[in-house]
Formats: sequence, C-alpha cells, structure tokens
Amino acid sequence: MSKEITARSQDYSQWYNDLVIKGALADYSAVRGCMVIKPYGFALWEKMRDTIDKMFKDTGHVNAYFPLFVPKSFLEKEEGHAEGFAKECAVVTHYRLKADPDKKGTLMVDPDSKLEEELIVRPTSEAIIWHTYKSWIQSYRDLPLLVNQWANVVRWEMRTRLFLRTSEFLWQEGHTAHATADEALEETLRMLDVYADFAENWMALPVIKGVKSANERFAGAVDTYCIEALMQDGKALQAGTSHFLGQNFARAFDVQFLSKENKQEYVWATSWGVSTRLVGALVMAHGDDDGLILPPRIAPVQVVIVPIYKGSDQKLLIDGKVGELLKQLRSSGVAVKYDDNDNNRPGWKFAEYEMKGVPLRIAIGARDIENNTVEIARRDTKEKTTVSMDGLSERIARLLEEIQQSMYNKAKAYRDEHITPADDWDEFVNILNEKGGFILAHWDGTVETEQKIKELTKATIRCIPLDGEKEAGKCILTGKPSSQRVLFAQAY
RNA sequence: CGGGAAGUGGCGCAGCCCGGUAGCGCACCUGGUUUGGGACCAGGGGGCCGCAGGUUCGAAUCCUGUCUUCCCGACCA
Repeated sequence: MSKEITARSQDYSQWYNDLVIKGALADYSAVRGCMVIKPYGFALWEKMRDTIDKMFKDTGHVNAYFPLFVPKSFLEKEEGHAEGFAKECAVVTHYRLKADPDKKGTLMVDPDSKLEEELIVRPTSEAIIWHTYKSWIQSYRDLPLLVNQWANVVRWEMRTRLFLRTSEFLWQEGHTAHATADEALEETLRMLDVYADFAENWMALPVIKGVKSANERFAGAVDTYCIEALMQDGKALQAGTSHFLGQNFARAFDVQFLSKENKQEYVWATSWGVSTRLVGALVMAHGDDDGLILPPRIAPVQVVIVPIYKGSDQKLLIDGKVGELLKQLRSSGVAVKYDDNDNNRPGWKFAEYEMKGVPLRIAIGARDIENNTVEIARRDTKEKTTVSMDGLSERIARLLEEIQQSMYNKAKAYRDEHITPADDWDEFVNILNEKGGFILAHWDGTVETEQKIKELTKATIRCIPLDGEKEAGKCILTGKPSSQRVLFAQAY
C-alpha cells in the first residue's frame, strides 16, 4: 500500500488528484484553471487521440484546422448557441502592449490598439466553421462534408479540476453537413457508436448510450446524444457527445445547396466531440489506492522490465538477456520499457510503475537467468507468477488482452450493480444517498420536474437510454404518466 | 462569484502568536556499500520566505492591498 496516495474511501477527490499528479499525468500551472499535461499524460492522450483519429478516418472523415478566434458577430448568429456559451468566453479586445510609463519594467495594454470587433477564443467552433462552410457548399455534390478538427478550446469555468474540467482543454470536434435530415441523424448515431466502441474496447469503460433531455441539450442542437460512464464513487461522467443540429446552423449562417431537383435547400448538420476529460474518466474508473491502472490497449508503456542484480557482473548478464526479450517483445508490437536506472532499487520501481498504471511488470534477476524464468506481475490484480522465458512474447500478448478484457468486465460488473430501478420518490432518494450510481426511473418529461429533482437531490437526467424499453409508469416526483424510464445520477 | 484553507530551496512542511544570522524530511550532487516490495553511511550544493506597498534601527513574522492554488456551493464537457 502506498504511503503517498490518499485512500479512495477517505477522500475520493483527493485520491483522484493524487493519482493525476503522482501518476505524472498532469500538474497545476501558473495559469488559473489551466493544467500542464506532462509527457506521460500526453503520451496517454496521444494514444487515445491516434486511435480515435483512425476510427474517424475509417468512417470517411478528414481533418482540417480552423482559427482559434471567433469574431463576436459570428457567435451571435445562432441564438441558442450564443446564449449557451456567452457566460464562459475569453474575449480578446486589444492586440498590443506597451511599456507602462508610470511603472518601469511593466507592460500595459495599449489603449490605441482596441479591436474594431472583439474576438472570442473559441469555446467550440460551430460558428467559425459554419461561416466557412457557406463558401464550401453549393451543390448536393459537395455533400456530405465530413470534417474533424483536433484543437484546444477555452471555457471560462468557475471551478476547475484536472482533466475533468479545465479552462482550456484539448479535444476533437467533428462538424458535418448533409443533404437530408435522415443522413445527418444517421451520422450523429454513427459517431456515437464510434465513441462507445472506443470507450468500451479501448478504454475498458462501459457506457450507456442515450439522448439528452431538453435541459441538458447542447446549445444550438436539436438533439444531443451522449455516452455516460460510471465512476467508482457512484457519480456519472459524460464521456462523449454527438449532436444532431438540424438546420439551425445552416439557417444562421445561410448555408444552402442546390439539390438534384435544382432547389435551394438548407443543409443538415451534426457535431460531435470527446476531450481530454476522457483521461480523467480513465483515472476514476480504473484506479486504486496504489495508483493508476491503465488498459493495455492505450497504455503508453504496456510492459516494464526491472532488473534485479548484485554487482555489475550480474547486471551485464541480465542486460544481455533483457536485450533479447526487448527485441522479441518489440517485434511483436508491445510497448516495452527497460528500467535499468541504477539510482532506484527494485522496490522503488515496483511502486513507481504501479503508480503509473503500467499493465505488466517483468522482474528478472540472477536466479531467473539460472532457471530461464522471469517474474510477471499484473497491475490490475497484483498477481505475480514466475514463468519460463520460452514463448514469453506470446504469453505477454495473451496476458495484455486478458487484462484488457478483465478490466472491462470488472468495470461493467460494477456499473451493472449500480443501475438501480426506483419506483417512487423515497426509493429514489434512498438509492441516491445509500448507494449512488445510475437510477432508472419514470419522469413526466417536463423541464420543470427535472429542475426540481436536481434542486432536491443534485441528480440530473444523464440520458434517455437508446436501448430502453417502453414501459408505462408514473413520474417519481409528480406521479404523472410516463412511457419510459430515464437514467438519473449525480454527475461530474 | 460566495464560504473556508493555504502560498517559505524541485516536492512536502516547521518557524509567524511574542520582529533580531531561514530550518527539517524527501529529492539533487560526490564517494562508497547495496539491490527479489519505496536502501544505508559520509561529505556537499541550492531559498531576496507569492507579489507590491507600509510600520520599524531591523520584517518570513505586524498592517494594507493584490495575485495564485486547493476544498465546499451556484455554472458547465
């Protein structure tokens, strides 16, 4: 048990912060609400990014890049959109500094450099992209337009948390344009599936696909679809969103195309995104009191090899043997690191790589060389076994897959245990207080009821599950009729 | 933006009440012994005490302002 990490059971928030910082994923910065993503954390993000990027390309999307700045007048155009983001925008008003004549050695904003029109640091890029799309789209032959952008965005949040909510964050935002509503809706759901696939099969994070209530809908969307995951403290985390934007942005930015029938029509749109928040999800869904536990498929280091030796003769012998193992493992595509740094002893390294969540550790010492064995330790189960060096790379590959699967199963079992139906108000409140997690309950479909429930319990409707069964029932708060259970939880 | 806590070598902290040569642990450097679960010995380097004013012979310590961070709420991915 590590002495340095706050126990989950003692203080979940502090545990999370400890994992992020001591696991070397990120650090606080000098800039309010902004974090420094450290090399190890960035390597993890890169792995996630590269995987998702390939999935986008496999579904026909291409990458592009749009400006960081959005003229204020662009943001105003789609009313709901403007309203939704207005309160959290960073605004550029000047373009020059000058030496402050009253205070030697300091700079001041040059009042003569005021911009004609303020520029907004993008909180999301619909506005600038739809302005651009107007000139890209003339005919149905230009559709569908399937573009993604990897970028940073800024949302001036009141209260921030590493990865989960930072003022600046990294993400991807897909923005597509289609000739018909059906096609756009199909795209919205396709990308939702891509996200769910990535979450479940790469992050080992089970998710529930659903559609948001009006209250939780993206500003400017007709419908917002999402994947919702459950963290180990019983709170939900939205892990990705895919929006059906209807013709809202096409109308706002006057993006029309000439159809086959030679008629001018507004295009149909989608947008979808996942962010560095996924890193936070990974930490909270899988970590334990000894540190991070990373799923093999996205772990920057899948296997670490630690040598154990007395004296330089043994070290040389081990180096030789490890050299062969490295070649073997690397040629079979395993991300392996040999830590032969002599500053730290084996015990230190064991703890260190556990903190960092490396899925497998191989220890090799003189007695292993003698017996032609190594010791393999699994991060997820802490299980240690001594095995023959023969056929090691096959065994490692098998083990990595097994860990991936077992992490998913574990997270899924936890998640499934924490989906509880509630049929009346007392039951609902009880479950929230005693157990947490998702609650399936009937709701009368009104914004007012949802708001009221939120005020009373802090629980919100995470989504209306896509695979939910129709079932007649009564709203847990108002008793009015309802046709389907929706998913409630307290959320991040 | 409200309530609370805190800023002192890279990190974690003590010192502040009661002003008087800036200290401890970890980390770092050198040498040696070690190495199967966070090693040990010896020697060494590093800090205008968040920043700006003020009080004072003298400020890490007292006063004022300001910035930043963390925790709890309202807003959000």
